[in-house]
Amino acid sequence: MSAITIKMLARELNLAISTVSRALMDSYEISAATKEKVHALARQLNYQPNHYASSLRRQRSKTIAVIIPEISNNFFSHVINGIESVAQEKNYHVLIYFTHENPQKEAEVIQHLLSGRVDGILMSMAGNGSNHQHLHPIREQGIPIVFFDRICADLDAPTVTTDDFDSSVLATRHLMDVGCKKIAYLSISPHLSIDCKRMQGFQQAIADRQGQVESLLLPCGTDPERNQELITNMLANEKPDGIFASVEKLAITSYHACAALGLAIPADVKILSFSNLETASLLNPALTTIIQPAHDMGKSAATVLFNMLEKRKNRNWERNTVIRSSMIIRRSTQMAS
Amino acid sequence: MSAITIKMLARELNLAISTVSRALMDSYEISAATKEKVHALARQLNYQPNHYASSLRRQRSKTIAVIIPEISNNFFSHVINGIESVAQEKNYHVLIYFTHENPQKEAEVIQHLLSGRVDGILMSMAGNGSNHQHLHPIREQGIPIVFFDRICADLDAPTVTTDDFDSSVLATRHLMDVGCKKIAYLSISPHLSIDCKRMQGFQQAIADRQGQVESLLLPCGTDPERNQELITNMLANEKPDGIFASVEKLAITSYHACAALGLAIPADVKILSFSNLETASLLNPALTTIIQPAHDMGKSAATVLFNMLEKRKNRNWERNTVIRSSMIIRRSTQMAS
DNA sequence: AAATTTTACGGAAACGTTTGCATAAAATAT
DNA sequence: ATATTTTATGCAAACGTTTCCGTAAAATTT
Repeated sequence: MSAITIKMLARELNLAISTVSRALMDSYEISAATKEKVHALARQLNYQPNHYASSLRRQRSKTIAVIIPEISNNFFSHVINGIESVAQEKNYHVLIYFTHENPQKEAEVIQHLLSGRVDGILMSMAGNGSNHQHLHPIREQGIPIVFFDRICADLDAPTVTTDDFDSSVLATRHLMDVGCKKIAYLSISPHLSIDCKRMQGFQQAIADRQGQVESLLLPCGTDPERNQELITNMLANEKPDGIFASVEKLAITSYHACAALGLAIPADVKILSFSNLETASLLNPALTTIIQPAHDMGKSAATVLFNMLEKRKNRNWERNTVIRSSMIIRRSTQMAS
Repeated sequence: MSAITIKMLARELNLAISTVSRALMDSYEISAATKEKVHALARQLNYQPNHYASSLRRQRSKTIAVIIPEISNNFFSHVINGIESVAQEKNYHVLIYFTHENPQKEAEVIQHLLSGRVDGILMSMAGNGSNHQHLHPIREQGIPIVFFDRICADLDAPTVTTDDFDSSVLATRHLMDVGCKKIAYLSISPHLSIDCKRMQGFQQAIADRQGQVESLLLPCGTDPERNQELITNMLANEKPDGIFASVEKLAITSYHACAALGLAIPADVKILSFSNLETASLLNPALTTIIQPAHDMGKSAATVLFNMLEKRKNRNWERNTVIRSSMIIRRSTQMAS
């Protein structure tokens, strides 16, 4: 039941292969009558062009790759959604790869994509590992790439991010405003652009009110159980009254840690987090979140990439797009009344 | 900076193209010495085989497609994760498509995949629309396909599901056991296999205790706001004391509806739901869930598909795999004390 | 009416692989 | 020493498109 090809159409209609091909792509040098005949037969036989043949011949595949750390994460799933919506509109296809925060795996994926398999790449860096050597072949081969959220600073490529620093300043100020005197910043990985920016914002805000509040820094990782242990220990020993979770997962873990220790949120400790959790308002207590424009970031990153692919003459597509996050204050940071 | 090809390697080494090709795929008819030379140069020049050429020549692409309704859904993102883990292991690539519950879009995707673009398909049906005509060409062309969760009964293909009926019976009994006398089942779409099964389980459980409890049926849809309206109205008018949400989204909406009406969960109304929400235990109140083995279902579906692709002689791969869900009882269905 | 352009199509060469077939040289068997 | 097999390689044809080039016929211009 092999698929039907252009060659078969040609034979059936007593036309040259090239004629059929041109008719299908609506070339101007084919008569209306012939086009109609070809299209009719193609429809009738349900002809579908072979994507591999076509991609081989033209040197583009109408396919992009999305490389992300993981998918079980509200942020990334919303981003994907945004990406897919514009890819769909442009009639592009999307290959998806997960690095699971593993730079080794990241390198392998990149390596494979160097073959011309995709026309462009959308990427958010893996957290563990500071070596970016494996990214350089991308630029050498000239494959268009756009980074979003977790960017790679040593590669000259367009980026789409949110205003991590500013949002962190605001969030930290909020914590101080509601009375926190000892705030802990939960870091996910020092090699991550977002984590650095957020931490810098945090520290800046603390520094701005010099001496009024104490700050703590807790380096967490990607292992949930280890994180829970770290956070629990910190809560028990250092007794902070405020927690700034750099990512959603750490906020969730903090909730669990508080429950385990019998600490009340927000009475004993106030918590806020960068997060795209849809149920944030339904949590016990509702979680104050800095909500990132995930969907828009995906759309935006994809749009920039497609601009690159379409080789827009005005090469002034935003090199660095920043889309603002917004903070929603909820009960987890409510001041004692 | 065009990519380097087998032809270049051949020229460089004074070998025939075919020899290089065979050396790279480690054919037995190439001498060890030659193989070594070829591999060395390939490594040095960072040769990457052209996937499109190779896919065209052999008639397989080492690529599978995953077609799902949406991704901003904990169930599907976990499934994808499972799928990707086995695809990665098998060195396959994953194309992803979202139908957004739109059968029209679903048909288009299927249509495109008929071209031999992928070796196999993993699919979960879109909710709206009962017409499955667009799926038949898949079988005609003989493209391997496995359905998971939302299956298509009129296509003879392997399926991977969870025990929807049994779980629903259990869940409904639980609601009755904690004292519910008037239980509403929130349906998402009558055209969905899972919804039907779950509803049947619900009705069976009710029927088993004939006359003791009253049952309600609320047909919801995919529009959140409309759903909220429907649920709020039902809560206000019919005053059920138990809600069985067929999918996570409807449980969340129910929480919001209760909040809007000032109804207390579980005192006024008890709620449970099929759900993979990670924060279920942190909700206010913690939500009783029937948690589906999403990751395992993804792995399983992918495994079945790869068995088909590898044309295992013993064609007795499970036609219908069922992986059990488990219910976790939490405060949202706690009996009044 | 002859010269030129336009229109509509066909032939064939690519794109980068894989693979069936052919074949020299080397190794083994007669 | 000759005949046969094995080993290691090369040639060329695919896979299904797209596209460069060529060219009859038709249309237009001179």
